[in-house]
Amino acid sequence: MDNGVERISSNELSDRMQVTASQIRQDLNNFGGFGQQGYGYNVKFLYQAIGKILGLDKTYNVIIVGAGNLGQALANYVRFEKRGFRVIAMFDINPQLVGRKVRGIEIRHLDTLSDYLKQNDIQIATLTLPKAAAEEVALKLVEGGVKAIWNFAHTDLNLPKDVIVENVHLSESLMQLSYNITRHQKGKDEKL
Amino acid sequence: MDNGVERISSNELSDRMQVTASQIRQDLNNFGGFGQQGYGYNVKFLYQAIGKILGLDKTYNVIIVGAGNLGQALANYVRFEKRGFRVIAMFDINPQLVGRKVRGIEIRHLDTLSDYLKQNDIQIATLTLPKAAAEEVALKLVEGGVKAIWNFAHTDLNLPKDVIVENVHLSESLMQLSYNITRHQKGKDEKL
DNA sequence: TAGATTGTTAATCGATTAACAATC
DNA sequence: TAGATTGTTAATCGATTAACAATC
Repeated sequence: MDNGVERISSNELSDRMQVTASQIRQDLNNFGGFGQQGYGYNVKFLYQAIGKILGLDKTYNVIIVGAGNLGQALANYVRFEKRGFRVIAMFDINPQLVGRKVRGIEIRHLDTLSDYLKQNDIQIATLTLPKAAAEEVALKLVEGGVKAIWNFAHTDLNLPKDVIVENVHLSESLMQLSYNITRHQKGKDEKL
Repeated sequence: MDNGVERISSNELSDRMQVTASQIRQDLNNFGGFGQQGYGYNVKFLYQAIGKILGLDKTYNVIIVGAGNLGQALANYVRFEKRGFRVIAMFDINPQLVGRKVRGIEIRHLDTLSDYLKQNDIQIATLTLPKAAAEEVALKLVEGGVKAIWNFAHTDLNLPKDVIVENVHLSESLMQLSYNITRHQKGKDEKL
């Protein structure tokens, strides 16, 4: 779409991604028929259709719990806003941070979290704090009505199963990198 | 291991993870026989064996390119160091950051990157900078002998295929969260 | 030796790919 | 109408699970 392409076939898509044309058609058809025989897929329409499947047509109120470097990095990432994720508050316990603003978003004291949740309808909370505090805070969030947690704390959360948790475990990503380096090295050795 | 468990069977492991005992045994046996009939797996030995498979027994020199919030967050994460990933330098173009230190690690000017790479043996580089600069810097890194890139820039890199790239695309993670919320909501609606 | 539990082979299941009839 | 390309069914492939003989 950014390249001004108006229509595209599953074959052309297959060339651009590393996915077979068959799989593209199969996968899309799990959600509906977005193409047209003899024509292919209208790029703009497909983009919107996929956005709708992913729920990107809705908007959510988001808070960031933990306003350290990682929390601030997320607060500064403007493109989330464009996808419908409105960050409206941040929380921390560090007195040096409380009261400050990041991209216009106020950092509040963690003690005020429960009160804040009573007065505001928050769907998503980002957990960007040390793992020691993560579980306790997560429970407060759930009590306060938060339905989904984007968890960056280096721990798995034990929460009621109707709470949606998306983990970003950087250590796992780093291990994968490490494994690929090792495998790559081995591949070389074996060729000798 | 943290809980002081000395030995564990594939069945007990199965209970703790959401993986069948069969799969645990199959998967481990792709790499070797780490257990013992009638006994199970020695936890300490298994931990070390898995570490070795993942390459966590080696040490790597790491630089962080992009010393913004995200770069600093990674620099501050001490546990990476324990896994053998030694962060020895950071780079940025922001004059307010250059010269400062994060956890003792100096932030250097990005212009000095190529020189630095000539004089130091760096295996891994973390890309934590805006997507506009990512590809160009990545090429410099590869020229300088960096073998693996941990890519946090919101873009896919087009690099020689012997360069190992591990992408952390937060927007994809957020879309997954969004999709799960949507699916969850739908599930509820359908029950009505 | 008897019991436990692995390593491994065989059976099942699901996901990917190929093929093609429907149709724009 | 002819050509292109989807949606969808059938064939293939790989991964997961089940079963069990080997062995500690």
